[in-house]
Amino acid sequence: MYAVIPEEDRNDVSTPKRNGEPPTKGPGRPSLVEPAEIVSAATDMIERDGLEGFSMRPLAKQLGVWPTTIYNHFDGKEAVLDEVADHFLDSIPLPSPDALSWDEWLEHFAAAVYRAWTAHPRLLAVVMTRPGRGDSIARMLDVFLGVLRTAGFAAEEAHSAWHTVQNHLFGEVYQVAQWGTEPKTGRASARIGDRDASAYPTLAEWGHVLDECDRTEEFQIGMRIIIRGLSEHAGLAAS
Amino acid sequence: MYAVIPEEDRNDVSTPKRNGEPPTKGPGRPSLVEPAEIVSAATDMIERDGLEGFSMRPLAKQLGVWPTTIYNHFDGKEAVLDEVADHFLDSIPLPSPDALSWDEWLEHFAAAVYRAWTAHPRLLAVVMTRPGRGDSIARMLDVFLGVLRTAGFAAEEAHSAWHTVQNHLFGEVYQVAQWGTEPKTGRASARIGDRDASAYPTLAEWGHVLDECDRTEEFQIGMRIIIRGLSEHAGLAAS
DNA sequence: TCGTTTTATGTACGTCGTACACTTATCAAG
DNA sequence: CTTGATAAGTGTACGACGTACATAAAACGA
Repeated sequence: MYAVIPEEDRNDVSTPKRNGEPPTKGPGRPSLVEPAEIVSAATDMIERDGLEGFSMRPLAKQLGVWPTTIYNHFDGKEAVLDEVADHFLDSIPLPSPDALSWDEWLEHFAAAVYRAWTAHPRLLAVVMTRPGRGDSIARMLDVFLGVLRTAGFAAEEAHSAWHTVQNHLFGEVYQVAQWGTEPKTGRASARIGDRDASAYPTLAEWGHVLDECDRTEEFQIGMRIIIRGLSEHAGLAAS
Repeated sequence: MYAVIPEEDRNDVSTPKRNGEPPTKGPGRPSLVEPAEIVSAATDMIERDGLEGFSMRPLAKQLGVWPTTIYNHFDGKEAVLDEVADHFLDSIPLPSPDALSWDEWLEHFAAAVYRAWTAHPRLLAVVMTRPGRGDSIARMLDVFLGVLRTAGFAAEEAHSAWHTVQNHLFGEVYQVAQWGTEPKTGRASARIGDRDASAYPTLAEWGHVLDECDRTEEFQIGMRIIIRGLSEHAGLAAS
């Protein structure tokens, strides 16, 4: 790949990157760009061109800096994207647990996250291409478990609930990130209902329902199905 | 990007690529590589090195051909990956609908897909990065709807069931594709339970359950929760 | 004023996908 | 046996990409 530096010559890294932390006051040349500016510009570019079309050189040009300058603030492209994802996740408001039954809160919670995520499918692609960025998810998880706990769920039951709801969210939202909210407009498959009736008998009969559905509505129906199942699973009535 | 050819000079493409179809007999120089060989070699390389590390030059070298030779058989890298994904999806065996109640079949179906997908997380990454490859998914969908139809589901109910099950599958499997089956070994977050108790009170108390869970088991529990919800939703008893 | 420290500049390397011009091998018709 | 059409392979080349690395510049404390 690149020139390999022998282990013994690799003296301890002089200036560890701060990866998104604002620059500390002290000696040294002042920054032309703050890390926050970089993240903000990157976010804008991704929202405009998508994750595929995002690269360091245009980002630097946008900021009026040389490409390698960014490497003084971040460990590389992935580190920038990490920060973009974190900022996005942290910006999502969660419903307050007060004055809501557990099942109502669950429905509001899922709807809130779904809305925020599907409103920014290109940012979502960033989130989904990097493994659970600790604190951003932890924040949601903590509130989630708290609500179910006070409702009387056992630890294992609440845990299963999280898994199921999380999967429902990720699964739905993944498809939105891939195909957009328009029903079935991927480059590969046109309409699902338009299939050979001999090869796919049931599809030919019922496929049109899939082609015409409203994703958001379907997501909510799915959530209610899950909530009903959870209610049975935990032996707790839903309101 | 590349030199733009004016519309009027772009005469109709002489030899449209067949993108995976075996070469037809006729005039012309014989192929050194069959499309199937290319797909197979690509699959092997991706299973070994992951989607990130896959590129055309090593693939060509593996086949003993020049990189651009592959472009005689496929429209480009993406077309090769499309075929890899299709081959993988088509190889998954689905449980027979006979002699199983709808809820049993649903559980077997989900388990079969889950098992096949999580057994090849790197191939899964290929599947998940390209929009619904028509026929491969259609095959599953047709069987799925057929089972629920004969069980007495209405079209809309069966449709909601597909959405919910599909999301559960995609959601779970997406995380496996990202993080592997080991619990929470992403490069970012270590253990979920090891959090500041003041910032995340419920997490500190219950987080260890998440860290120690068995994903496969959790997936099954989630499926049973969904099936229970579906049973209520459709007004049909589960066995 | 002089080091020290942090950042910015500029160059350069290796890799990628693939367009394009060419050569080469096969078949069918004359 | 030619001869042309056709389909495949070869080799070069281009413009991106991420980023290592050497150097220069700007701020601070002593």
